[in-house]
Amino acid sequence: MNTALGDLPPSAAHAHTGAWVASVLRSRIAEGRLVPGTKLSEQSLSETLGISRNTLREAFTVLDGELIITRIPNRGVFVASPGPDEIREIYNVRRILEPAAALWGPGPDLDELRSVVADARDALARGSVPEMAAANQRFHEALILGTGSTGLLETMQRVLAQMRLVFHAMSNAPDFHSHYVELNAELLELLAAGKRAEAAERMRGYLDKAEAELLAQFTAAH
Amino acid sequence: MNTALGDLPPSAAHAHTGAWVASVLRSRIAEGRLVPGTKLSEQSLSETLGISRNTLREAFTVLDGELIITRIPNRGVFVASPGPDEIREIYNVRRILEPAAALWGPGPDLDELRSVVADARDALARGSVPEMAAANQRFHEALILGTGSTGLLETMQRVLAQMRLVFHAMSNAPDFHSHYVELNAELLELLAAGKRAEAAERMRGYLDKAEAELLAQFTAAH
DNA sequence: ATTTTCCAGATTGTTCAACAATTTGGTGCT
DNA sequence: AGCACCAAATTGTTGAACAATCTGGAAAAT
Repeated sequence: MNTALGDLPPSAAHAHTGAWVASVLRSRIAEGRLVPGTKLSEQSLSETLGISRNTLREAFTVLDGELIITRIPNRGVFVASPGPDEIREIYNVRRILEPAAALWGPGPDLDELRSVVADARDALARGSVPEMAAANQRFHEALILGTGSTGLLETMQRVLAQMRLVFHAMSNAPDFHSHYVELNAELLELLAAGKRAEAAERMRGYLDKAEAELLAQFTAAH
Repeated sequence: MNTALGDLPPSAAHAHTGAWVASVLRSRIAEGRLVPGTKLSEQSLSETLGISRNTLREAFTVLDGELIITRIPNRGVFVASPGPDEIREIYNVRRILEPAAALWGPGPDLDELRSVVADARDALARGSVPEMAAANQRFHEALILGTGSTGLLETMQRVLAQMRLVFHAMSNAPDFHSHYVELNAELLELLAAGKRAEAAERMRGYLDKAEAELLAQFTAAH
């Protein structure tokens, strides 16, 4: 039943087994091997992971805090499956965080951004959607990293993790990522030219459009 | 020994005992009854709270995620005691979040803000520092609430909780809060007049100054 | 007297087994 | 079909046990 977990990394660094288990599950969910809505049974999981139910519970508490799983009392935990409300929340966060980082951040690492854009174009040419998605993630991470706040970076990573869940929930949807390769490139140019206000404003526009597209696609997929 | 906990709220709604315990500890820390640096012994705490060590551990995992406590492996958990680095991080977050909310938020609840400012002035007149602090908190919460994002609100509340810890760690410091009553009032006026860009810019200035003051005060207190 | 080594006690990390509380799904009744 | 009800399964919580690690100080060495 639980073949979705596959091989387990050696439990080598088990400083805090609970944290290690959380990271394993986080990876599996990010990769899409654990699909949104999947029930994570305590008994089954603790057996396949070779840990006790109590330790697994600690991992669940962590992931619950990250909004990656949903805990329903006395019913169990499930891989979170974001709906329209969650999508709106995601973009409410991004519409604040990303333009603010562009406008006021001490300065995003332009070299890193250039490298990411190049990778994204490579991936686009090769038609590799996963690599494009990864590059896209790195672009937005680098942007937020420019604020100098590790806390905001974590918030952004949490949001991006939820985005992955959204995409996994509509895997048959058209390709969004290729669309944004060039948009990111434009933003990079504006930032490199020091036109921060314009970058921020355009970013807000992009985010509005992306949210609308996703919501439309979601309701279309019923 | 553990008299700092005082009377316990009835364990009435113990949907998820772990979450209930986390909320109890959260309150005690916010009130300052548990001072930064205090060690939270598992055995002692589980006895006074009337819960098992395992359940207490779940609560610790939650509070660790909120950065309210610090967990040192095999050493125990302690009430977090923010230092200069944490103060800088706090203001890195606030310098992004609050001006962005002022500039782009769908609109903060002006009536709420007015009411908060009035309360703050009342408290100032009465010389009640705790009430001023509370009003100040509500001001910034209302601002972020204007973004429509519950997630950003939670981030803000986490940051404000850390601010409380900073103040508790320097309880003998001069009164910061009275200083900001009128600054908040000015911001409210700018917002009410629709001068968002100016409000955002001034807010960034205030935050810079507040950070510098806090850091100076902190190093002075050695 | 100072430093180092080492050990016993205490505390945390993890597991296990049991029981209470709650949900689920079906069974049979009306 | 609709409904009350019960049995099985799952989660929530506990207590006890043991391993791993840290602490503080006694004993030994310099």
